Amino acid sequence: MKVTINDVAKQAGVSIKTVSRVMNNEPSVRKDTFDKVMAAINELHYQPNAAARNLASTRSYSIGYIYDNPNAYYIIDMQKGLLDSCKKHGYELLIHPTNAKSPGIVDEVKELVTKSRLAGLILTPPFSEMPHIAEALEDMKVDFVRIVSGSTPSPGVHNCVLIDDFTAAFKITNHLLELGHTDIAFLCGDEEHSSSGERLAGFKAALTKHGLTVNPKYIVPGHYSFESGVEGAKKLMALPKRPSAVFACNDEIAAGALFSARLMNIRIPDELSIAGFENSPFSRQTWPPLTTAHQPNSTIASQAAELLFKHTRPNANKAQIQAQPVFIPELLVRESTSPLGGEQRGDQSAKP
Amino acid sequence: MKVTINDVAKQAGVSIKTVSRVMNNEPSVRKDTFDKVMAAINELHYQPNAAARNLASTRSYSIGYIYDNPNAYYIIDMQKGLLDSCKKHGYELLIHPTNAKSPGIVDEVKELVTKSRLAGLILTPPFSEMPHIAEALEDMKVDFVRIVSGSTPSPGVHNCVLIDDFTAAFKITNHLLELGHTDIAFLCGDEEHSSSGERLAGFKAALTKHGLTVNPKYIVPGHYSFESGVEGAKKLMALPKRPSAVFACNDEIAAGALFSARLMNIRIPDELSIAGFENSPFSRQTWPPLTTAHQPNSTIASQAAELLFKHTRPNANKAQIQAQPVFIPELLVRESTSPLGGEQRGDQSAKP
DNA sequence: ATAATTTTGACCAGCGCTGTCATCGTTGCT
DNA sequence: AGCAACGATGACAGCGCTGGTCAAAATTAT
Repeated sequence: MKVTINDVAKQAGVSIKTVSRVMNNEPSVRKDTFDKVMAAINELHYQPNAAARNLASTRSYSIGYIYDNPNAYYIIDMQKGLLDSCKKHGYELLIHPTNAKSPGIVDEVKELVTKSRLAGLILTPPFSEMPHIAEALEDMKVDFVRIVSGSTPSPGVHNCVLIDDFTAAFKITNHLLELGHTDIAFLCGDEEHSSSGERLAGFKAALTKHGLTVNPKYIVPGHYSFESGVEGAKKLMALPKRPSAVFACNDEIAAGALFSARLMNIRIPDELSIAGFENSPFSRQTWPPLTTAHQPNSTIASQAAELLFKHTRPNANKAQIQAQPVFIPELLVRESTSPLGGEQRGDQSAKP
Repeated sequence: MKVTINDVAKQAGVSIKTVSRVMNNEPSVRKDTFDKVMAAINELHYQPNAAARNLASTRSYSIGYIYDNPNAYYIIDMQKGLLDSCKKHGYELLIHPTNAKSPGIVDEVKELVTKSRLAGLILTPPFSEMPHIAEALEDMKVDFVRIVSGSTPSPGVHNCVLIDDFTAAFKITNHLLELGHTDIAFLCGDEEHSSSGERLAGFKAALTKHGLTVNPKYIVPGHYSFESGVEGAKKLMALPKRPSAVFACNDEIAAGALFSARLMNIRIPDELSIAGFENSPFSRQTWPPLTTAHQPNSTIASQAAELLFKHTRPNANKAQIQAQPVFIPELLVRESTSPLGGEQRGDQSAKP
């Protein structure tokens, strides 16, 4: 039942030390020795004792995930992806919910790292966009991977997973344009989240490319919440010239806008098309279901973890790791958007 | 920065072993020695090293939380509560998302326990209601605490935290009755969740106590989802005699019902009162906000963890631990319910 | 063939804590 | 007072592994 490093050593006909070398990815182990040991490990289903490793080594075998996000669905998805990668590599995941706006947040993170002796950290917004956190972590020489909004890998910065909100927003806007809409409004998310800015930029770029000018009245500041969507839509519908389509910065805002429109007796999508962003379960629970952009959070998370493990691996050549995976959320057309003209024609719907 | 058991021993003027005894709640430590050690522990903010403990002891210091719940908010809240208790007692939390309906679920749980050497497990619905899981765990002599729906502690069964859905549902129904409603409908959740049954029972009991008979047409089977609420409300509103109030088994269903009613141009709460259950963020994002019952998930979770720790504590007298904490979700009146008669009078609203 | 180099193993200490058992101090009793 | 009996405390080994050092063995280069 319990297989120790000793058993593996015997099975492979090598010393304990050599098995340890293999486990820790140390250099100077010959190929065939390595294979022998690996075979023994697999045969016996050896799993190193994390406690012993943590205790003996200066290094640790757990990574942390700090979050402060009102969007529970997002967190759960992230966790799932992180957990998958951790399991695969024999790491543990330490989750740490906290308040990003607390004044002592940097110290809190530092304490978490030292106390739990973390090998690394996964940072999602808003933490991934807080320079002082990154600095503190770099000072402590702790590896971390940030998941951030961005389209082009920045040279020199290697510990990132990028989500190309720009392109995705461009695509959604394009979808709206193709349906014939020209008066399209944009409901912003929180200013301090770069994702909101990126999405807005993608939106503007699409309009410009279509030869349209951006109407500033159609750009409504707000934040990532249902209420903000309700308010935003209210403002838009009070305008002398109403837009025929609304692109909301995320599904919650879109749901709020949808609700608001309903209250004003505006038929969706006949009189107003609405698109969201994220493909949260939310977007399927509205009626009609929201056209949105699918963001594969679990996959993104596990990629981020993989990247982190490459760093934390003892003999990794850190300078070499340059890959910055880029994810482009995918357009998902559902019933909340339809061609301009009021009547529903054609079938642009997709089953959820 | 790093405080070891040694530092505490020195500070308290006792041996390492004695500190260990205090930490492990062993008997045969004199009161004043105990206090001295505790003082030192607090002064130095000593936190035992989980890895070392795991390694040295036959016991382990991590507990598991298995979940399979579509309700992300619920999980996040539970996690928060569990994490709090774990931190307090120096335990680690291992989270394990899985599929409750998978055929190999029992083996999966068993493997999780042995591989991660869990000290105990926290079970929430649906796992807490699966007899074969409880049996397997008992066979393995692993402690676990179940969070289940129920009003009265059952003698003999001690490892439970109860949520008194019955009483809470009774209260909600009562609130509706006090508003003058007599034609009240009930939208059920999933049959296999005992919470749904308990809530229905509470609903019926309240009606009966008020001298009303239960109209079977007003009891609509369904499941815990927005869609189910939409459908349920549709059915109810198609009835020759419409109910004047609807009690939905959870907030999602209620939100669905609300949405559905809106589409049929039924004014809420003037023409129809709607109440939910759970006080999920959901319930505040509808308009009007939902009257509901607040279920303090974080608190429930941390209580469950506390109970578990009492068990896993080495010198606990397991037979003695009989407490079955009972939580009664609290009525939270918001704008989705109003007195029968259509006009809003009085102010029964509460700020969220 | 010999030297230079790489790979491997033997050995030890030690991570921070717990389990065992011996020792010490206290109480109760005759 | 004196001795047993017991409760409280401490000394010590060891959990499974890593990290270091050094020497032996195996390989490669010359």
